Parts: sequence; C-alpha cells; structure tokens
Amino acid sequence: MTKRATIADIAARAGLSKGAVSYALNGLPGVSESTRQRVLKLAAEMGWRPNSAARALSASRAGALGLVMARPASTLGVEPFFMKLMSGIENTLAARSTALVLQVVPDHDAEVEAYRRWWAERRVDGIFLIDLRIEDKRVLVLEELGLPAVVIGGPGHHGRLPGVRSQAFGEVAARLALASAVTVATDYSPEQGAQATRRLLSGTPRPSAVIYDNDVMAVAGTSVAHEMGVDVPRDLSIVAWDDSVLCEIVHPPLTVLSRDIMAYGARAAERLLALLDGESVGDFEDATPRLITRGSTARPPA
Amino acid sequence: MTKRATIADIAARAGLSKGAVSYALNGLPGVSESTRQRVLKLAAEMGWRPNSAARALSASRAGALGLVMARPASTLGVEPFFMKLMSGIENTLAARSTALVLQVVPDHDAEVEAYRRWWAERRVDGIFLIDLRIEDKRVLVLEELGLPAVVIGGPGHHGRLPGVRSQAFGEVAARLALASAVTVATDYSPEQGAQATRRLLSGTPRPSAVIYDNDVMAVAGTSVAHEMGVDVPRDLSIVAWDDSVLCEIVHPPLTVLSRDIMAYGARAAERLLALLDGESVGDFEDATPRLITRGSTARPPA
DNA sequence: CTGAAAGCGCTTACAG
DNA sequence: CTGAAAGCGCTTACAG
Repeated sequence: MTKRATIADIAARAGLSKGAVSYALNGLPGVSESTRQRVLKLAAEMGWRPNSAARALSASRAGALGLVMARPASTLGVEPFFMKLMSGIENTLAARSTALVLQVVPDHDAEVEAYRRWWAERRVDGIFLIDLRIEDKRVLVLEELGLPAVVIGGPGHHGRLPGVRSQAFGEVAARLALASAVTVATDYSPEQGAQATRRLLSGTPRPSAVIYDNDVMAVAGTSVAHEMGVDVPRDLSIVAWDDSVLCEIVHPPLTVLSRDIMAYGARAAERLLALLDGESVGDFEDATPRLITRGSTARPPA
Repeated sequence: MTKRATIADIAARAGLSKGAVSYALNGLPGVSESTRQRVLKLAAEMGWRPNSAARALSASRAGALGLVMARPASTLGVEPFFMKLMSGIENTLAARSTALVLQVVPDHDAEVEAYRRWWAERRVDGIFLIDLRIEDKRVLVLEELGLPAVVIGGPGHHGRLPGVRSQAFGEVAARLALASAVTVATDYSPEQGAQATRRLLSGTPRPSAVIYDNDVMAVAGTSVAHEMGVDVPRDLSIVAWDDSVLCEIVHPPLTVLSRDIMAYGARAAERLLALLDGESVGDFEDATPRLITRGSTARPPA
C-alpha cells in the first residue's frame, strides 16, 4: 500500500511551513506566485490530495452532499429517472471534489431521521430534496437544522406544485373544446397505472388519448389496451411523460415528453454548490420537456 | 440552527475527562459500568453523535464505503438491479453508521481514477466492485492501494466468471439432447437484445425458446417477436434472468429467474464490513435464483 | 478504574 | 510575504 503525502511532507520538501503550503495550495493571498507554483508542482508530483476528514474537521464542512430516496422496496429502481439524476449531480460534484452520499429509505419519517443523523454527524453540507409536497414537513426539519437544500422535481412532481399541472391540463382542454378531460390520481406504480387505464377504457365515452405521468404506467397502460383489444394508436393515443428505454422497446414505441435529466441534475448540483458558497440562488426552472413522436399517437378517426 | 453536542460538552456535564467519555461511549474497558451508563444517558439526552470527520481523522477510517458504476449515460438506469442493490447495501450500512458514497462514471478508466482519488482523500474504507471481468485491472489497482473490496455479480455477470454460465448452458443442452443451443453475446442493451432476437428468429431452425440475460433485452425481444408475427408463448418461449416490474407489465408477462437483490446487497455489505473488521471472509455465493412462471413460456408444439 | 496529553492533517488568525 | 501556534472533535497510548 502506497503512502499518502501530507501537507507536512510537502512543507518539508519545499522548506516552508505547513501554513504557507496550505495557503499556496488553496490559492489564498500571502505567498509569492513563484512559491505557489513550486508548491503546486511538488504537490502534483507527490500525488497530494487533501485528506477529506482533516479538511472537513478544520474547515467545518463535510465536502459531501446528501440525497435520500424515500421509496418502498417494491417500486425501487423501476424509474430510470433517479439513476440519471444522480449521474448528472455526481458529474458536477466530482469536478468540485465533493462526494454524493446516498440513502434509500422506505418513507418520509425515515428520511427525516437520516437528515438529523447526517446533521449531527456533520456528514453532509447540503441536501438534494426530491418529491416535494405542499406543506412538506421535511422542509421545516431542514430549516431547523440549518441544512441548505435544493428542491428537485421528481418524476410525476414537476417542480414545486403538482397541482399546477392538473389545472393547466384542464385549462388547455377547455381551450381546445375537448368533450371531456379527466385526471386520475395514482401512486405512479405500474399496478395503479394499469388499473386506471382499465377503468378509463371501460367507461363511456372511451377516451381517445391518455397522458401518463411516468414511463412505467404508460407501458402498463399500453399492455392493458392490448388485452382489451383497443388498438394503439388507432383507437387510443398514448403519451408518456419522461422518456426511457422502456418507451422505445415496447410495441408500439411510445410518444413521449422527454427531458434531459442528467443536465437537470447537473444544474441542481451547481445550484446547491452556489448556495453553500453563500450566493443567493432563486428558484430554478424545471427542465423543459420536448415532445418525441413515436408510434403510439395518431389523429383519432373522425 | 441547533448546536451540536461534543464529547467535551458531555465530559463537562458529567464531571469527567474527555478520554473517559470517549471510552464509555465506545464500550471500551476502563470505565465503571455505572459511569458508562451515566455517560450514555447524557449523550442520548444531548443528542450526541460522533462528528464523522473528527472520528475519521483520529481513527484513520472514513466511515464510508464506495460504489462506482461505470455505465454509458444512455443505458443508465434501465436496469432496476442497481437501485435495489444499493438499497440493500445501504440498509445494512445505515445500521452501522456507515455511509455509502456513490459515483457514476462512463468507463473503467474513470472508475480507476475515482478509486485513486478516494484513496488519496481517505474518502472511503472499502469498495463494492461490480461487473468483474477476467483479469480485471481494477482489482490490481485496489490491491496496490490497499483498498479492501467485495465483488458483486451484476446483472449479466453472475458471480466471478461470466464464461461459466455459457458452459453450463451447453452442458445442460447436451444432456437434454436439444437439437441446438446457441449463445449470443450482447452488451445487455435493449438494442442489441432486439437485434440478436431478430437474427435468431430469422434463422432456421427457428429457436423454440430464448433465455435473456436481463429484463430489458427480454422485453425488447418480446417486442421483436410480436413484430415478426411470432406468437409468444406458442411459437416462442421467453425467459428473463432477473425479474423486474417490467417483466410483469408487458404482454404477455414474462417468466423469469428471480433473485432477492436487496438481500444480496445486504449480504455484500455485511461481508465488506466484516473484512474491514479484520475477519477473513471467503468468496460468497451469488443469490440463488428462483423460477417464476408467468405467461411467456409454454411447451413447444410437438 | 480515571485523567492529562499527544496526535490525526488540515485551516486560520496572529505576529513578525 | 512568511512562520509559529492554536484549534477543529475525536482516539489512544501512557501515567497515576
């Protein structure tokens, strides 16, 4: 096992004090440009990287950010959204030598517990908060603890207020003079997606189109249509909100609203880092979705 | 923002030295049972938790384990395997106050870079290594760095030697006197799964059954069969290795080989923790899969 | 059984 | 522009 270089090692080699080396390494004023260059070169040669614990202890910051996913075990991992989000966050953090600490818990109570523990242990400097609800108790806890947080709209919760979308849906339906426009609430699981579809397709009048709030429900709904002998897209158009490979591989491939989720995660990470640097960051917009037309949508028969 | 309690605070309240409090808190010999109880009670009252940085610095261990996923951005998140695995790992770690640090990178080179960085920064005490190949360079790097690791078989790489399965497949085929038993290599993406299926179904004799090494390929393959007018399961039986909601929601629902991935992750975490405690842990077996028969398999017509 | 002290590897005022 | 020193909150020999 190789040996790790410390600031003391660099100081000894450079004939400087540890303090001077620290200033040089951190780009702080107080050392001449020539010494700084010399120190930087030595540090690179010796493969020096700051000991995260030592820096965290002395600088009172963990150098890590936290993300808790509250999800029942059964639905875990069915939404590609989260892996992509994490990847986006993570790319940005790595460039700033900040770690992402992840915890998966069954519900919001456990999530709050995780925040309290992280705070008490000084594990993380800030939090990515997902699936925000109205009057969310998690927000209160984070404020009480003084843990900076950035809110990320998850699948199905695009931005801060889920209700906004149902309202917009209603308004557009009215503007287009649709005969009817129904919103059905689900828990985003394929089971409930299938069930809601079955109910809708059994009613009269039968809808000519359904928009699903995630990819798994859309795929489940497509399957239900098949079973019931409803042809997609001739008798029923289907749109999935948030694309994924799933939507491409089913038959017919689904028309989707697609967002660049990795970019979204990256922007959220930049936001949180800026917040920690003391910059005041306003609310930020969700990624704007793009419509990708595939095989599941068609003009209804006249 | 509430104030964090430190060992010094407890010591002051208890009228003890910091050292004594530390011994009491860590269950070390050297304090009377009554003082220990008193200290424990005080600590709980004051909501004390060890400062992770301080403990890491003095004890020379990070209190965190790392998992790097090397995946091209495009296929990220399509396999539910990883979220479940992380969740299993994570549950076990949380109980031992150990954090899971995650990094997503595009390839193995970047993965190795991440290990070096983590090592230099003392970010993690050990590594969960996934998708092991034969003569994997990552193993060498981890050994060189002295970073303990536990190998986890990922989707498609069940255990240490992918090749073992093709061989077993051939042997069983011979034993059952099958006319032919072909193995096609893919990159586990739905695209290649679809492509391989198309090729197989266009050949003569057309196979009566296909076993896919993950869920997405199986779903893609089912779609291809539909397109080509091959009825599943009458003309073609399909089995997916590793269950997921996907397999349940497509039409017909797929017969699968299912493993309890969360439990598998939990066991891997126990292994790695034991390794760090200096116990010698042997190789451990992959989770044994269970066959769940659904609608995609049938006896071929005589 | 307990206390006083050094040390982990950094950062950061404070003197020179 | 640079050096010596204290401190972050723990752990851990070492004396008593």
